[in-house]
Amino acid sequence: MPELPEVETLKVSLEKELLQKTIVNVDIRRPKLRYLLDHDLKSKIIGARILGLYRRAKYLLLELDNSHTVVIHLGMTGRATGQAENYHLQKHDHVALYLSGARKLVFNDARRFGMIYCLPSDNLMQHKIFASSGPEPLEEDFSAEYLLKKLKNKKVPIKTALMQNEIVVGVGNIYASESLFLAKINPLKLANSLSVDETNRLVEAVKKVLWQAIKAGGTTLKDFVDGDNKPGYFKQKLLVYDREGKACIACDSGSIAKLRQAGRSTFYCDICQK
DNA sequence: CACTCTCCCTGAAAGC
DNA sequence: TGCTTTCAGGGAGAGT
Repeated sequence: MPELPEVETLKVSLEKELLQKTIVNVDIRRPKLRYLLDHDLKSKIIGARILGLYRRAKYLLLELDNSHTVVIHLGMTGRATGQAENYHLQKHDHVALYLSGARKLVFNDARRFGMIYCLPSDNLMQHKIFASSGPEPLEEDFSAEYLLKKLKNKKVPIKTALMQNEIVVGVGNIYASESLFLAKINPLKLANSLSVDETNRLVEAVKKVLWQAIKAGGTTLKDFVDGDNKPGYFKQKLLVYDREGKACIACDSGSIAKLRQAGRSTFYCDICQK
């Protein structure tokens, strides 16, 4: 389940594989992922060299030397791995980029929630998939001051607000629960009712959880592997997510509860999180 | 405008 | 054992 730390891990692991390589051919075995791929995707990227590798929110960006950027979102089950040239495509390998140096980048996605775009690099952040995105959680502009202001008119539960991309990008369902637990804030509490102190704690908790997950190479629940096909090691560090009915790690007396908010599972300890 | 719900998709796990 | 049902969730669009 790739969230921000997983995409960041992937980006770093793919740098050696991709930077300065030329895309010599493209194999599209299944053109419909979440959306139908651009009909001219091939012609836009064949022959181009990869100049830079970046991440924005949960999107991986491959900047090409022809003023286009390939934008990849892994959805729920997507993987992007570097393989040898003679690697035989397997089930759910939907797109392969053949690269100079006898390598290929293979995009595999069982559930096809992923997306691949090729967009003009100029004003990329003005494109609709990025235009209304909030700050990166690990950047300085995601601060308590910012968040307090942003939540002032939000009448939704804080858990729901944390997952809205216009407030902050890249905090998915797992890390939203984890962050609120660390900050000792009840996920049902309305976003506009957080105190200054709570907002401070929450911003710190989000940054801490994401940093730790990046350091561990991402969380692997079921599917995530990085560009070298290695799983992440953060799962054993999850404190509340997927621990319904188990003892709370912090207070020992309670057990982790599960509820549904805006169609998503939330895990929390109602003794620790007030 | 603010918010919630539904859909897309496959495979693992639970239920019968 | 084997079939059917449920659940997982990011983001877009429809619905309230």
